[in-house]
Amino acid sequence: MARWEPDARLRLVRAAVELYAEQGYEATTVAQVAERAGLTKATFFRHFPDKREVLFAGQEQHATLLADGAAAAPDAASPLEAVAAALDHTTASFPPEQRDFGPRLRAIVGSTDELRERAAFKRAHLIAALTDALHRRGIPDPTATLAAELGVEAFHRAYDRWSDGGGPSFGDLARAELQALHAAATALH
Amino acid sequence: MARWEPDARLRLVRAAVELYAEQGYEATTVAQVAERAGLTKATFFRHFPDKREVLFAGQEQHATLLADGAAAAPDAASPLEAVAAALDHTTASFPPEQRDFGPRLRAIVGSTDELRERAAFKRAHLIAALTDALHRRGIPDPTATLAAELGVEAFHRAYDRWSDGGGPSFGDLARAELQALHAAATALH
DNA sequence: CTCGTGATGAGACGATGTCTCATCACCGTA
DNA sequence: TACGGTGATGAGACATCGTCTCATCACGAG
Repeated sequence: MARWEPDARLRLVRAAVELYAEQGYEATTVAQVAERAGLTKATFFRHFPDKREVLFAGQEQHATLLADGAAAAPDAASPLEAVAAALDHTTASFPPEQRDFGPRLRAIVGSTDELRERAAFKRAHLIAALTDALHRRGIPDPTATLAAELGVEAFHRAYDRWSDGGGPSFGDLARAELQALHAAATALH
Repeated sequence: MARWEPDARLRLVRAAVELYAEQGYEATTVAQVAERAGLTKATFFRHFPDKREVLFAGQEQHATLLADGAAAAPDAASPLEAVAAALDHTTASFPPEQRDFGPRLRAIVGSTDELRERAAFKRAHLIAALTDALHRRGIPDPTATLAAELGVEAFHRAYDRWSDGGGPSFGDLARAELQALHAAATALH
């Protein structure tokens, strides 16, 4: 047994999701979240920089996975192929047993501008990380930025569809979304 | 003469830009901004919902202008032509005498995640407004979203170039950026 | 057993943002 | 002129956020 009850961080995330869903994000204080997790306000802020981040911290690794996946693509891969490789590389983060987490989080985040704002920031962070990885492959702007935006758009669309239905795996959905977006992009006029 | 010193809102914006630039955004309190504007903290929050918005409130009309411009495009206009019309419709907001405002704002916003976050939110708002206007034209997804993202990307790139150099007008730059982005998008593979 | 380490608790603190009540200048109307 | 309505502002209390410092306590190494 550990010195203290283990998984303090995970307990805080669970308590936050529960309380934000039960009584609303704004009506919930950090002290309440900490209390439900059996901790105090000070400890909450040791694990998360602010009240919002407790819902988004898990998405940090997505940026790393996308960048690593793009970097690991074959040298001969085109920009879009590198983006596809980046999406593939995140598939392991979406096991079937976590499908119900997405909609719950989406309902909370969508309830307040304060959280939508953080979501937009995280999205921009993903695009920046992927763009940077493509730059390292020698892909110039604006091609790198466009490919990255397409990839992150596909990522989110795939995540939404994966969360909702019980159908294809995340990897299959992401690939399909990227292809659909690419087709629509080349058909733009 | 008005009842009180006029232009309280504008005075607050000016005071905020000055102080945020002089001593940093985080080191500046709302009370300081209000004091420099000859007002009090309470009045600051009557004009702006929070400490950040004083830097971004002026961008609210851009969303309206983009949406109106897209809506006013000819019925026969393609998605990208509607986006071009939307960009054209914002040109009047960028008179030559305001060119120096952009870089100053950019330096402040770029200095803190808190402000970058708001900027990302505003960008998402622009995309959403433009996407919605394209939907009203009967353009389906994902074409509408892609065209809107391209348009907003062109908008920001044009604004950056317009702020920096003393060259072409904003309208010319926006048109050129949109064309360049479209060319890169159709060449994606 | 003792000491170091690291997570946590306790609580003070400044700042943000909200709220209520008072003030005060102007305006319309009698 | 007098009077009441209106709307922007001032004053200040208030809850909460987020930071900081110091104390506590469990464990592991020596």
